[in-house]
Amino acid sequence: MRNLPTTYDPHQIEARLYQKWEEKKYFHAEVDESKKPFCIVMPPPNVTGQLHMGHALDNTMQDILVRWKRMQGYNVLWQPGTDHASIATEIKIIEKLAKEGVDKHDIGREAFLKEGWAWKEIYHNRIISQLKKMGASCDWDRTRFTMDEGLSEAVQDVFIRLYKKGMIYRGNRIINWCPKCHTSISDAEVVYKEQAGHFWHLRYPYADGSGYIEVATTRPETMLGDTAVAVHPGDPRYQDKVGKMLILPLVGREIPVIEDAYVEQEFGTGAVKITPAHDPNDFEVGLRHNLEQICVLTDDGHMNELAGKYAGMDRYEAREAIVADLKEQGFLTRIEDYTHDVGTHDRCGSVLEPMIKPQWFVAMDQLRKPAIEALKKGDFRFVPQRFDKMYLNWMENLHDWCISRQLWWGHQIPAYYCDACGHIEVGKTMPTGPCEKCGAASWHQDEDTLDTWFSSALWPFSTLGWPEDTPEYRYFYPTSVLVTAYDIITYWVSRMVFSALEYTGTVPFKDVLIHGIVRDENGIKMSKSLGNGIDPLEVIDQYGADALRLMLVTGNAAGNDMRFIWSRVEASRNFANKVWNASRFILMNLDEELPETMRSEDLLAADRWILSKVNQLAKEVTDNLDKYELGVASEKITSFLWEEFCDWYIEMVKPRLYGEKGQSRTAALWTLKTVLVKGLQMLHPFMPFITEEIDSYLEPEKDTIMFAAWPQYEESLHFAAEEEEVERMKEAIRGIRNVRSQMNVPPKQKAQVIVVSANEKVQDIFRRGGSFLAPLAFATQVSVQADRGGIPDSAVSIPIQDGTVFIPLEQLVDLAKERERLEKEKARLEGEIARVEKKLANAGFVAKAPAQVVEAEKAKGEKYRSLLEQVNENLNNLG
RNA sequence: GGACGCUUAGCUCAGCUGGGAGAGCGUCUGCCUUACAAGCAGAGGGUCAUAGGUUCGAGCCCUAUAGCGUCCACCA
Repeated sequence: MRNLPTTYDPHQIEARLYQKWEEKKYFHAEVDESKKPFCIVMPPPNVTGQLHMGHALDNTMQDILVRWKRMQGYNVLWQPGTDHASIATEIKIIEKLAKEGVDKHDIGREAFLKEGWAWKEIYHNRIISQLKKMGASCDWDRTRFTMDEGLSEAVQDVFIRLYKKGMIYRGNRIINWCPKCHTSISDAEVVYKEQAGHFWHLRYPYADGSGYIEVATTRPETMLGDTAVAVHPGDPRYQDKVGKMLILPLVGREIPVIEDAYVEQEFGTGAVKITPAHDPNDFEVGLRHNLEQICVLTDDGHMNELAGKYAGMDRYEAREAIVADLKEQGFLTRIEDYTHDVGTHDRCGSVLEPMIKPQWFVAMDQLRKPAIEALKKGDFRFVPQRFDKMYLNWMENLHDWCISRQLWWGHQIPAYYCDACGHIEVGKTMPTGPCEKCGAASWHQDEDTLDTWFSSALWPFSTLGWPEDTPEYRYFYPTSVLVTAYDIITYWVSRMVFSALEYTGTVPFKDVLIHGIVRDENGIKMSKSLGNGIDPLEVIDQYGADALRLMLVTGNAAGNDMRFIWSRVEASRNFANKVWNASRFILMNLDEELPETMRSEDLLAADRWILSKVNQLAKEVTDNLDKYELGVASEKITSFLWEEFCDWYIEMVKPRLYGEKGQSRTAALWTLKTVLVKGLQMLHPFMPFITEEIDSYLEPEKDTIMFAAWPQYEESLHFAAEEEEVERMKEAIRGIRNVRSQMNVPPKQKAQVIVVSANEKVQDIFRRGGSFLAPLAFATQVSVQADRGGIPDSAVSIPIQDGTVFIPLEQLVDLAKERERLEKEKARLEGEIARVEKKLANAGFVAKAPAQVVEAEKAKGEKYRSLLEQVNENLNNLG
């Protein structure tokens, strides 16, 4: 029989096995109507760089689910791919070009896109190779990219479809403008940051010379674009002023005082300057009152020609100059310190400017309703459920979605303008005929591209071939689970839902498993700028992918953030090593042919005990996985293998292995192998490499453990009596070890004899377990008898239920100390008994608690009374 | 301003539909026992944030409070 090397080296194993899996196409899924489908689409990583710890967590969770379902016999497709990430990637490419001294406008759109594809090639491949290193069992043959031909077609299709339904429109509305990136962005991409600023109180004189009205602003430079001052309707302070004209300082333009309910009477002076072109609220007010929209800023955040003497200044420079001038001319009454939230761009951090621009929008009114209903009806669900609120809150408050971006890297909008009259045609290709409005025949395509989320919203079905009615789409869609972090629910999950409902008529997935963010050891979010990120590959290099995977998943609850702690990776690595060595030990002893199956009558109690335990484990772990409790599941598997299997069962069985060949030895070997294989199978989704490697030695006849049938609970493998027996033995052994440790008896000084005195039943148990009781209790010999005959009164006693274990250690033991120990034990037991009796005397408890709880309590009472009896007897014998 | 989450052992965190508080790491004591010192055996350590309530019974359910954190929001 081959055996494992003496040291566990993940490196050479992982690379080799992954290559094998890939070559054998184990991850590849084909439509097969005879099997049940299970499909996960991978949240496509951005091709902006490399994977971080969050991706490692996300993909580990997916891989666990996918491998588990594969073993359960599902036809599993894990659909991988990457996202072009329009603006994020465009920024990267611009940065790269800048290093080469090149501006994107110098090389033009076509050359820039070439750069983009070259970039994509590098990073896409790097990401895929990282995923492979983590052990991800994706169907790489189906790898997609959001700007693939097929996916681009899906994007066009959707755009055209929505446009025709009037749900996509082009409008001149106020949007968030990034003066650095020179593009519009959606509301979702705005990050509000608190900033220390000022509140400038200005007074605007009435045109008739009858004094001033005072307004306050945080952005004084926008006053150049003011077209009104608004007060709350019916505000007594201003009632007689409404309708009067004001002279806008520095500019000299006359603007009216108007009434609008948007103004909060109590806030500030109750009068607000209105700048429709540079504030979203003012924009709305402007529409209501038909105000002029005066844009005073350029696209790069400077003052434009309408800003008079300030034209050409940077917005902040202009702010200072304007404040200085206002002050000098007596229009500035006071300056207050004021911290307020400023909208910044999530990608570049620049302070955004609201601007009025012609942009494309998706009208949300019709889309949002079904998306809200779908969750409420239970067509899909979040795990954990609390994320419902995040989703619903966002959906309910959603504004129309600005989808056009003034970028090059992305899907160019399939809209064409008549060169002559500007008439818009939307379609897959440039119109060839004359314009229906003016008859001219030359066209140009819209320069803008689409928001990156517009295409990722289609990901669950576009990757499966939609809008074509492909077999994959019909079979695998809607997908089973989506696994993602909570910070992406609004950006992505919600948009997939409303998109899927609108285009495919169904939810895109049934369950959304949400996880948290991986933070650093100090609980701080990992980020590039802080330099506190940990590269998953570095961890894999040091400890192996299996250790990383196990660490990421163990002891974590869905939706909660976690910290990355090196000592936890080490602990996982140690576990891997434990499993490795236990397997090595078993293989080392596997020197005989084992039968396929064994009858339980031919097994010993210990064998049946561990078989029963692993059987129970299968039930619990399956149940946990069904509920997406990955952390609980992994904890149960690891503690079973380490504690029950390694620390107890293997130790119990050693005497039988070292003894004569025969049925007992065969039974032990058979049980060792059987239980280990089941354990490895359950561990496989979590630690695919080490389990596959070990299994290839244990079951060389099998190609892989990947498709082994997931262990299932079987009633015939439930051995209640043996479980109880072995637990009694374990308790006795723990008691003996404990006492020896307290008595400072080193294992070297083995007690010659351990005597068990007990009733018939217990004698029987200990006789049968005799082979392992002695070594585990560090004894050389164990005898079992009905009475205390021949046991010196001074022997150390360990009470067990219905009996006592004696260690004759007279020369070693201080009698007074032993008495003290027993008295302490007696007191403890009496306390327990009192507690149980009190509980059982409580009529409410007995009447209302479930019968089994009451029974369990009674059993405990009996046990304690039996133990107390033993203690008392031993105390008496001490004299 | 809303909403949500967290507060459990020295540290980091689990704890399922309410039924005598758990893990890993760290600490202490023994052990190189022929699978594993990345190990083995044992020990110590918690009025489960606070105050009420529901219940026979609360870490878990309800209410309030405090501290920390996150998300959302147009208060100029």
